[in-house]
Amino acid sequence: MADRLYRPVSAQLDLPAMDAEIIDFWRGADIFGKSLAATESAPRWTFFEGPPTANGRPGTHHVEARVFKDVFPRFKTMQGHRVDRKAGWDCHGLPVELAVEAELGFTAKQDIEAYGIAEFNAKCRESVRRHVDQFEKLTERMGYWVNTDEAYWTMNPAYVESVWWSLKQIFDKGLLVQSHRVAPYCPRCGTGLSDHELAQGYETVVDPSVYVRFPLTSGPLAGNTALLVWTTTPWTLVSNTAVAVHPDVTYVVATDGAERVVVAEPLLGKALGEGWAATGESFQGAELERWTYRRPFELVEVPDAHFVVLADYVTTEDGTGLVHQAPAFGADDLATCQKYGLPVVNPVRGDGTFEESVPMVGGVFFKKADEVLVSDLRERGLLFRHLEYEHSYPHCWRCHTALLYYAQPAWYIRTTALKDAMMRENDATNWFPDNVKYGRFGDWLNNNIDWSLSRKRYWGTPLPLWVCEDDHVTAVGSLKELGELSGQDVSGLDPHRPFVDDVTLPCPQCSKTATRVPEVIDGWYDSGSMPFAQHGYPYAEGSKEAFENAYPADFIAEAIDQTRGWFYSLLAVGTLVFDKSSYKNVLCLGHILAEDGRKMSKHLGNILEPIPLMDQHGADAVRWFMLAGGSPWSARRVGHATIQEVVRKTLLTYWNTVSFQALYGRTGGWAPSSADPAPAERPALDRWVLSELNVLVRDVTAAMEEFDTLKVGKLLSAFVDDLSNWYVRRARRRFWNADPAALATLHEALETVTKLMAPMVPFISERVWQDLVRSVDPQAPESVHLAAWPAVDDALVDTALAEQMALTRRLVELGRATRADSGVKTRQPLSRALVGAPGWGALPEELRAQLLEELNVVTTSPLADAGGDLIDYSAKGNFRALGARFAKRTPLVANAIAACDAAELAAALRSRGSATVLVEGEEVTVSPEEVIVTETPREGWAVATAGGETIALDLHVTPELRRAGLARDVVRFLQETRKATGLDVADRITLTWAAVDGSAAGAEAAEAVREHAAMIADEVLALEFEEGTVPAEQDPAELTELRAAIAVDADLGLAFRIAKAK
RNA sequence: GGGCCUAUGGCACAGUUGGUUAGCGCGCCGCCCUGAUAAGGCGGAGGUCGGUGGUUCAAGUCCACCUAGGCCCA
Repeated sequence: MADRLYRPVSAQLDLPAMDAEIIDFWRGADIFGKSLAATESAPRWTFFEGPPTANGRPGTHHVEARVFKDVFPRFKTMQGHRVDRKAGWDCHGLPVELAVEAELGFTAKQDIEAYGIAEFNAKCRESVRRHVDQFEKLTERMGYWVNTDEAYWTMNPAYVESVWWSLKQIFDKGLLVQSHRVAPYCPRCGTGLSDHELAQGYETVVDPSVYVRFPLTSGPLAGNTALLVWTTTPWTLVSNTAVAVHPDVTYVVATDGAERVVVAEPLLGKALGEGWAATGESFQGAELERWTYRRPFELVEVPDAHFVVLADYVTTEDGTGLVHQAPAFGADDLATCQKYGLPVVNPVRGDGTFEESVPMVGGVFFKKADEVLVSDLRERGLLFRHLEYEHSYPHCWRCHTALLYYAQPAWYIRTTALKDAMMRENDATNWFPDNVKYGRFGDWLNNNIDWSLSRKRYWGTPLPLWVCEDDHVTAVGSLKELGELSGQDVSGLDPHRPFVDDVTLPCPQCSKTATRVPEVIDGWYDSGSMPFAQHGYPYAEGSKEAFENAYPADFIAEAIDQTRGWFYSLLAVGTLVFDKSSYKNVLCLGHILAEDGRKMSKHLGNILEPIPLMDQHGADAVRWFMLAGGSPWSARRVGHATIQEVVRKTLLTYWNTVSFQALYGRTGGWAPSSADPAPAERPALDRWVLSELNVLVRDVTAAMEEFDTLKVGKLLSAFVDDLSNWYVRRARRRFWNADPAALATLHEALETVTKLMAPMVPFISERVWQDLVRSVDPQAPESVHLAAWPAVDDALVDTALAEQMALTRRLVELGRATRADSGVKTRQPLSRALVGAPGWGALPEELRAQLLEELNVVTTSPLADAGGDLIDYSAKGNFRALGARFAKRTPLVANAIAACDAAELAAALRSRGSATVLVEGEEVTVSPEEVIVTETPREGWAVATAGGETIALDLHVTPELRRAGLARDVVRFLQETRKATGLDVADRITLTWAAVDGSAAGAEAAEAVREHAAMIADEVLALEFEEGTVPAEQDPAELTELRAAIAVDADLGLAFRIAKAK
């Protein structure tokens, strides 16, 4: 008896309750802390936590990314790396403001100003704290090991200062500049709208659609031809700056006999209608570049403008293919005109009316100006056509006023200047899946636009720029610097609005008073700064070292929607500040959808809350689903049924195998020791398991290195399935006898699998580690998560054995199919199986024995022994093998093989190891691998065949065999009775049996029992086994007391009384 | 409008470098097995591998176009 025993492991398992115990254990023993301490000086593997936006409750989709952020750091830690895991919270930004606005019942920015920015921001801060609490609960519940105690918060002063530092770097490089930004704007509310507000307010309206003549004043058509320009916003013609054409579209001159206009060729008919014909003059769009024209209105100054520009976004679907450009009122227009150095002229004031100084429309609301402008064009003969145009146009979601796309001053980071560097950094990045690299992400970089950094909002990192009345800009990189410049003590200042707004400083260039610009910055810049700002770099103590040791990251992970979000901001900020991207490997996940295949939303009522989900199924099941329930790169649907399946198919199979091992280990008083036979001394079945185990270690490790958790999951569950449903099934009897080889083999397999499973399912693997490993090994680490990742033992890998076992299992499968077809149940022994399969001859006796036992057959022999006359042969080509050699002629060779005499071919292959077939008159030699020969007996046998392998069963049941079958029926019946009586698997019994009077079956069965008494007694652990008198009944209380039972099997015609032995 | 992703039996998903019976799980029907198991096995019903065309001796797999859904952006 070993000193130590496994802990008892019940076959039943309450996963959520287990989770709670394990969380307590980890917390109490500080296992996470110990895993970090143990790797203190180990080589680093750097992970960056992408901070979730703390603007709402965490959802099930948050579990997804967080599982992946957990599994690889755990894996790398077990491999002996130091993996710091600093949590982070994204605190700033419009979503937080909107949530607070909703809470306070605000509808406009004026409400915030009236409420007070300081008070409003305090509310935002409070909202963030509340949501972070919920994220922390989720984090612990799901087993995500991340250091929340030392989390970085993007709103903390040290973080903000670090962001300021980086902005100053960028400013000093001349890459932080003021420019114009076209954004949707509500003139009534006097505020810009965010994209998401914009999406809520589209309405269908009827606008004028006007075609206007712009007479050409230079180029080959000057003086006799006009550009025909289309617009649906006549009021913007006042500030017309240019006309855009597509460089690759063909433009033609058309005439009605009286005048000549230029239109895009594809639109000639649609735009001009009847009576117009092409003159034959045609130009590529690119040829039109810089032709000048006379503008429609001379109401405002637009210096150095009014010529044709080229733009790829021009389409030939509507209008004329010549697009009027007013850069103040369109993002495309602005981008295009800026390329040509054209000015931005905006005569419309913030309230939506034209400036008083503008003739004709001064003081008129922009929409109202259309009418007067159009009639003026008509009077001057410039209006070509005037139609009505129905389209969808954005309106303010609050007041339904038509929005204006309006250029306002804004601060930009000139990322376009770094495009090459960013693309270079992306080239050096590994994307999983790979297609994002040059697909979605690469395209985005390739079409990079400057980063619009500033936001006219309240709750964000204040843009650290101070401007004096002469427009001298001073960038401030820290509070300390601000103190020095302003001459005030601001060391304790909260670096948020409105406090920093109050600090003014004498302009270092002209000494006039400089005040901070009113904007805060885009929240994406905050999160993109986390590699250095999380440490308070470069000011905080130790931050330089912390940052330099952990840049760039080896690994980050988020869902696909972050391509233009965090994945980009990290790359951009890293490249801007350090000329190096901040990550080497990036895992890009698909989205988690509701069971109906749609995004989870309150509106649709299809939300699955994460914590209740885990409280129902256990965190491991949810984790496994995220990691291996379908491809992580694709969108996946999550539902109770799918997760329940993970529990049943994967977790419980594993658990029950553990429970089995614990049961028989304890029953036999066994614990692993040096007394166990060495692997080489163990039976083939054991050596097979150990071989498969080491292959598993190799494959799982490789898949983890590739971030392919789907593959890891498939490998692990396939192995556990093999272990449970083949190894344990076949070795079961050895466990009953506490065979050390079997127990040691299963122990080793389970211990290693438990380590391999630990990163994926940290809870159940920890439970198993405690019950099955730590209980018997005082040297074992305190937690599976402190254990080393398993190494492959190549000496135990036996490829030949693996192939032979695979053959054995295929034949078993065929044998079962044969049994099912023939109707002879497996419990009835049969005398003989004939096997025809390549490799059968080389199969070791041990494996043949497995086949016989599994199929309950007495002997086996090669099919060929049945005699050549009794066997049919068929042959066909193995395309995969033939294809490599014959390529184009493959089908010909295959046909030749099919056409020849299969018996002769088989004989030749068997005796000489090759055969020849005639292909187009030419003799071709083929090898056994190239031909699939199937042998089948002619008659009198039950046969199954697949893939060139055949098994045939002799169905003739002799009286002896029949009695042996009956004896097994008796065993089966008694085992059921034992179980029903509540006996333990190791309890010994006493047994009395009798044939039921007058039963015809009973006589034969009785004979069978007498003949096989020793075998039956042994099987059912009967110490006494006698034929006698079985009473018809007995007092139930007495039976219970004695742990006894009386049972009658009417089919067998036998009665039994069993009782637990004293 | 652009880019990317997805499309395989009722449902949810695999499918290696193209190779000839297209798998697995859930569900359904029948049978078998059981000394750990909420299990396991065998057989059956159920598939134009979204559509069209192409490359190839050979396409679920490669290419082009189209359709539908999703994501991101205009």
